[in-house]
Amino acid sequence: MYELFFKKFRERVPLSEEAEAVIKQYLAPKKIRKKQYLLQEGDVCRMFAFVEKGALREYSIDEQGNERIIQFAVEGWTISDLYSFLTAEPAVYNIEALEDSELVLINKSAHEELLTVLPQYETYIRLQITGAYLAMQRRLTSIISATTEERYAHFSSLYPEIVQRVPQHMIASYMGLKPETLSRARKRLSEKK
Amino acid sequence: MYELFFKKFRERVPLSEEAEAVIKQYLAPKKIRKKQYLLQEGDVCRMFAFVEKGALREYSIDEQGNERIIQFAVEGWTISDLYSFLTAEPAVYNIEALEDSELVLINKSAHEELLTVLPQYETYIRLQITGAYLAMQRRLTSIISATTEERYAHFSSLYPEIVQRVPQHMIASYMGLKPETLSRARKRLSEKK
DNA sequence: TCATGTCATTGACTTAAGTCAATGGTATTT
DNA sequence: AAATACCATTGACTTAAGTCAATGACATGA
Repeated sequence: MYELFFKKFRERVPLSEEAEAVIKQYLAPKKIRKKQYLLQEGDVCRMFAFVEKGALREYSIDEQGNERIIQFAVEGWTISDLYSFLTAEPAVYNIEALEDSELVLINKSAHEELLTVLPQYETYIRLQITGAYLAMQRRLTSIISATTEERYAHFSSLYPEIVQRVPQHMIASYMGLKPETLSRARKRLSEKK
Repeated sequence: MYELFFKKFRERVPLSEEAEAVIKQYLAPKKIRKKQYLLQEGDVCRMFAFVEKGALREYSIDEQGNERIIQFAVEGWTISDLYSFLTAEPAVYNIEALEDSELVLINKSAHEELLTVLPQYETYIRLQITGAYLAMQRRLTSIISATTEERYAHFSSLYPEIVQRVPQHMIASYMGLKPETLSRARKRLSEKK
């Protein structure tokens, strides 16, 4: 159990058998079925979730009732409403399973204890959030400076598995576009080459 | 010296006199004049910089030669090309002083030593990057879901001192807009109320 | 003081994305 | 197998942002 979680952990921070055993005590497995929610807007986000298997999306609803996807997560990724998790304010995001999924949960008290108990865990978290920051910075840069066609081409070369597994209108939502606009951008791309 | 730096540090992590003295050994002060560069595209970013006084901008140049501002930094903020700093790849960003400024620099070896020597420093860095991540997430959300007028109103209420100190066309660049477009959005805002 | 550079605004026009509606395909359910 | 829901595409039209050019206000420096 937790194979992928520890594989990814060790890629960031070396871990003795003993340290791994300590961490295991704080983890909780969870299975969730397609279309079920791990978090709903208004609830406090009490955990973050590592994806061992499956796919999820995190989204908010804007004033006009449009869904805005802010993140996908597939195998090996972590998903949470970090702001709600850290502040215990009500979540503004929903997290929904797009496929039947297997998760590893770390709740708030486990997180806090691990931070004090195990220096490697703090290092892991620091590197994890740093990676997320850099990925989001790339996303922001591409929104601001690239054309829609370039952005889609870039997205599908970076995350081909997401393009395979997720409906196109959700990718449009992630890109901040209407489904029609993404459809036309794809058409122009396919005509070009 | 370093008053604001330690004030901000202590707001995140408590610090004994001794620990403060340790950190001080790794810091380097630097004064930089308006229009001078702290970092130029193509060079490796060898430090990050805390702003004790003054104002700076970080920007890249896209293929069409447009400047794209990705960050401002005023008193109390930190600025760096984090990717270049961590990987030692050439920087894609330029960092330029918008005013005569006083900085506190932490270079790569100082950073790495502090991480191993002082647990509070790792905690500080973790909290710092977490804050930057959450701020960027808010920025991304507002780009994707708000109108230009709402975004500008939000920006100027969040960062009134930047609106005061920075030319308007740079704020347009930060927002991913042309100066003309921001000018017209401001006009519509002022007519409304 | 005059000249130059920087900057914000405005107008006229173009281009990209959104909106609304219709169509047909595919998967899922009963 | 038929009915239903979900999804991607396309067309016609509207709206928002970009482009290009001109103007006037300052500020800075020779």
